[in-house]
Order: sequence, then structure tokens, then C-alpha cells
Amino acid sequence: MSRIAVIDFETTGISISQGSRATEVAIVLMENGQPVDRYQSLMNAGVSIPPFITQLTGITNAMVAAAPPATQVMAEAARFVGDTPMVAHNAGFDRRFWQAELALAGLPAPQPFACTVLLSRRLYPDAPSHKLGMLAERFALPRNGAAHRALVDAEMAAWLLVRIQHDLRERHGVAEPDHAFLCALQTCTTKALPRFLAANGRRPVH
DNA sequence: TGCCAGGCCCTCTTTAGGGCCTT
Repeated sequence: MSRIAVIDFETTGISISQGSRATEVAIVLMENGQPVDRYQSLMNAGVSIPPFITQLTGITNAMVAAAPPATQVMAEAARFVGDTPMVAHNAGFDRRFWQAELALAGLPAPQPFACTVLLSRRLYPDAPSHKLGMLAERFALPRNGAAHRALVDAEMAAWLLVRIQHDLRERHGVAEPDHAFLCALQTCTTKALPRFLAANGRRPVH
């Protein structure tokens, strides 16, 4: 059974080294290409949210003040994920927050990450933008609510993953585009991609 | 004072620079 956890964080900024912290996390658990379970929570990391971020996400200081402590939320999230391999849109960003917030909670973060930005750049080189919202529009992905909330974005990324796996099967003949395959594909250079897909699928690209 | 990430990718590259993507 193919099992993948798609994650999205909302945060106070982009830089952990500059003190940015998570304000909300959402995880969509996918089994065989279908969402089967979800985890979502605001979290209180004890830091102030810049006005720009509140404008972007709608998450206010009052909302996180009323939320459970970040360490408690991260412990729940880690239990929810277990050792399931993970996916995120621009995974480097979410992986850094996943590792940093779990470290603050005294927990390990052994899960491997695959990235839908890298995969999208490989598979859809002609797309004018690889932003999550633009790809969701391009592929008419299901969308429940305004972007820049963790669960809405995590679900969008999950449906983008479904689309990517679908195209790998239908366009490139990859029988089982599981997490290990996605990790191998995303590290493949653009130049080597046609050869990689030809070797790992039934049909060469284009 | 003034700064303000990190990693990937492309190219007019590789002794580098700029754009993209995440909040």
C-alpha cells in the first residue's frame, strides 16, 4: 500500500534563523492516491505574528494565543505521521519547520520529504508558474476555502501530487510512482530526465 | 549600521548571478 503524508505549515516568516516559528500545521494522509485522514491545528509558539503575515494568512495573535502549545501540537502531528514519508510544496521550507519545531519538542524527524515544486518543474516545464495556487488553477484541482491556510494548502498540494502521479502513470508509463520513485525523479537533472523516465517507465518522455 | 533564508534551477556558467518558491 502506498502511503504519503502531505504537509503544509503557516509560519510567522520564512527564516527560522531569524526567529520565524510555525503558527499552524496541516497534514493530509494519502493512501493509494486518495485522502484518507487529516490533521490540522493552530499552535502557540509564544511569538508575535507580523501584520503582513496576518494579512496573508488571516491568522491573528489572538487565534494563536488561544491555541495549544506548539510542543503539544507537534507531538500530536508526529504521532499522526509516524514513519510515513512526506510531501510538501517547496518541501525545503516545510521540512526545515518540521525538523525545527519537532526538535524544540524534543522529537526526531526521520521522515524523507519529496517536493511538488521540483516534481512540477520536471514534469511541466512549460508551466508559466509553479506556485501552488497557479498549478491548482492550471489543473482545476479541488479547493476548499481560501489559500494560505494550512489545511487548504495541504489539500491543494495533495491533489497536485495525485495529478503528478496520474501523469507519471498515463504519460510516462510508470507503474508505481511511489514516494521512493518521486524522490529519485526530483533529484534527476533536467538533461537526464528523458533517459530516467524511459528507463523507469514504459514510454520515453514526448 | 544595516542587515533580513535556503535551496534549486537556468544560463550570456562553472573564478557567478539572478529568478523562483515557501511565510
